[in-house]
Amino acid sequence: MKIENNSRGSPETAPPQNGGGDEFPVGLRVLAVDDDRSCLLMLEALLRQCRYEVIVKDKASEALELLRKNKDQFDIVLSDVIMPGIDGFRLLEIVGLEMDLPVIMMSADDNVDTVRKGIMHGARDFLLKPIRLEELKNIWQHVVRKKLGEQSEAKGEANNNNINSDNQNIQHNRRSREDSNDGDDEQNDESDDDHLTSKKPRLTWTPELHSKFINAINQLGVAKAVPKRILDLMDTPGLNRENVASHLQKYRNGLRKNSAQMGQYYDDNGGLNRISGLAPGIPLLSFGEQGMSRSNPIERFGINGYHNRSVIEYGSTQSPVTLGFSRTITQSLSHPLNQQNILLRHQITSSQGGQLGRMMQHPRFGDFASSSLLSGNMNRQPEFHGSSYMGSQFSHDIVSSQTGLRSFPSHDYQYKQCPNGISVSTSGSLPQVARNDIASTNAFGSHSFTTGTGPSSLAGQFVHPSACVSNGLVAGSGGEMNGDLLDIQSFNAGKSSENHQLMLVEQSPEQLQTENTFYQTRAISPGTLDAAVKKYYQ
DNA sequence: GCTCTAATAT
DNA sequence: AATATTAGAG
Repeated sequence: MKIENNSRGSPETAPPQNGGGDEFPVGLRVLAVDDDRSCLLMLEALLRQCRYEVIVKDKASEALELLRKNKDQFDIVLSDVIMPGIDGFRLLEIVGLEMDLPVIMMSADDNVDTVRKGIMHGARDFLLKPIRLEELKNIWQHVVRKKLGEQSEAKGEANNNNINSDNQNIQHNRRSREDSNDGDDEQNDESDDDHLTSKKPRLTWTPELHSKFINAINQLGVAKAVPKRILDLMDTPGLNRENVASHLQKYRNGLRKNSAQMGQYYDDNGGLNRISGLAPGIPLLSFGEQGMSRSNPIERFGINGYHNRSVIEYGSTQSPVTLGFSRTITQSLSHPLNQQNILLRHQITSSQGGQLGRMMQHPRFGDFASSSLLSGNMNRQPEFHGSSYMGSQFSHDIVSSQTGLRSFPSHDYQYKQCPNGISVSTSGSLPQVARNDIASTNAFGSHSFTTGTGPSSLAGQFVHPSACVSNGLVAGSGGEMNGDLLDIQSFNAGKSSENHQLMLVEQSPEQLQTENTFYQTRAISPGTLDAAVKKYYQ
C-alpha cells in the first residue's frame, strides 16, 4: 500500500485523557478501511494523533482477508460503507456480527435509512465524513463497552449506560455535519484538526458560469483561449486557473467528439439520406468572402462574368473543413426566361485538409459532387410550402414557416425554428425592385443562408463567427450582388414542388434532450411532404 | 518558476 | 459524469 510515507504521522496533540489510565486507549489497534485513499490518509493521520496503532486498507477484500487471518490483532474496525466491488454493509455484517469485532461505519451519507441499515448490520457507531479528530478520540469507548458487555453477559446482566453515550456520539456527528456543511468557507481560524478534515466544496459550472466561459473563449478565439486568459476575462472571484483548465479540457473534448462525429458523414456515400447539421460548438476557423465585386469581372474562368466566394472553415486547425459558396455571374449560360442570357451560377464546395477542389459530401448539403446549379433557387413562395431555397442539384434542410417582408420592404426571409432550437433561414433582398415584379428591373440583391438558434436578424449579411459559436451557428453565406441581372421569381415560377426535395429534421426525444446533438435530416418524397411537415412542424 | 495540456484521480 | 489534481513538457 502506498499510504505508508505519511508525514503527518507524528502525534501533535496530547494523548486522549478519556480512558483515565495512561495505558489505554493508547495503542488501540485500529483497522481502517476506505477505498478513498485521501480519506484513508487523513484517517490514518488522525488516528495516529490519538496514539492508536493503525493499519489502513483501501481494498475491502484485502481488509477482510487480513481480518480473517489476524482477527485478534485488532481491537476495532472503521469502515466506509460505500465502496466499489463490495457491499459495505455486508462487510459490517461479517466483521461486526460474524467476527464479533467492534466495527464503526463511515459514510458521507447520513441519511437515516443508511445509518439504520448500517446499525442493523452490526455497526456500533456511525461517523459522518468528513471525520474529525474528536470523533475518533472516542471510538475506544466501543472497545471498552464490548468488553463490559461480554463481562456482564457472563454475569447475566444487562448494562444500559452506554446507550446514552451512543446517542450523544451520533448527535455530535449530526452537529458536526451542520458545521462543515454549507460551509461558508469560514473554516479559516479553526483548529488544525478541522483544517485536516475540511474541504472546499467543488465548483459547479452553472449555466451562467459556463456562458461566461464561452464568452471569454469567443473573445479570445480558438488559438488564444488558454486557462489564464480565460480566467482573466471571466473575472470571477473564487475561480482559479485550475478550475478553468479543467473545464476547458472538458470543453475541448466535447469539440473533438463533435468533429469526430461529423467526420463519419464524410465517409458516408449514402447521398442525401444521411446528412447532418454541424454540431454547435464546432470551431469556426475562418469566415469571410473572397473576391467578387461587380467591379471585379473575372476572366480567369474563361468566361465573362463576376465571381464571388464565401468561405467558411471549421473543424480542427489540423484538418479544417472548408465550405465555400461561390456565385458566378456568367453569360455563358442561358435561360429562356432571361433575355440577356445572364445567369447566376451557384456552387457549393467543401473540402478537407486544404484539398480544395475535391468535392465531397458535406454534412449539411449532402453529396454535391456536381454542385453547380443555376440560380433562382431562392424560392419565394408567398406562403409556407414546406420547402424553400431548393436548387436543382441540392437542397438543404430549411423548412420555412415564415415568409414575409422584414426590416425593409424589399426584404424577404423565411425561417423555421427547429425543435431543438436550431433554426435555419434563408433571406434575400431585392433592394432595387419590388417583389414579384419581373419585368421592371433586373436587380438582384443579397441573399443569405444561415443556420442558428433564431431568425437571422442580419439577413443579407454574414453571420458573425462569434455568433456562430455562442448560438450554435455554424454556417452562413451571403453577399451583395446588386445590379446583377436576374429574376428569381420568374425562375422558379411554374416549377412544381416535385422538383424540390425537402429535408426534414428527424430527431428522437433523446436527441432532443442532448444539447450537443444536432439534428439529422433526410430527404423525403414530395408526396409525403405535407404529412411530414405536419408531423414535424405542426 | 510559471503555464499549459494530457492523463489520471476522486 | 463532473471536477480536481498531477506530471511533465515547454
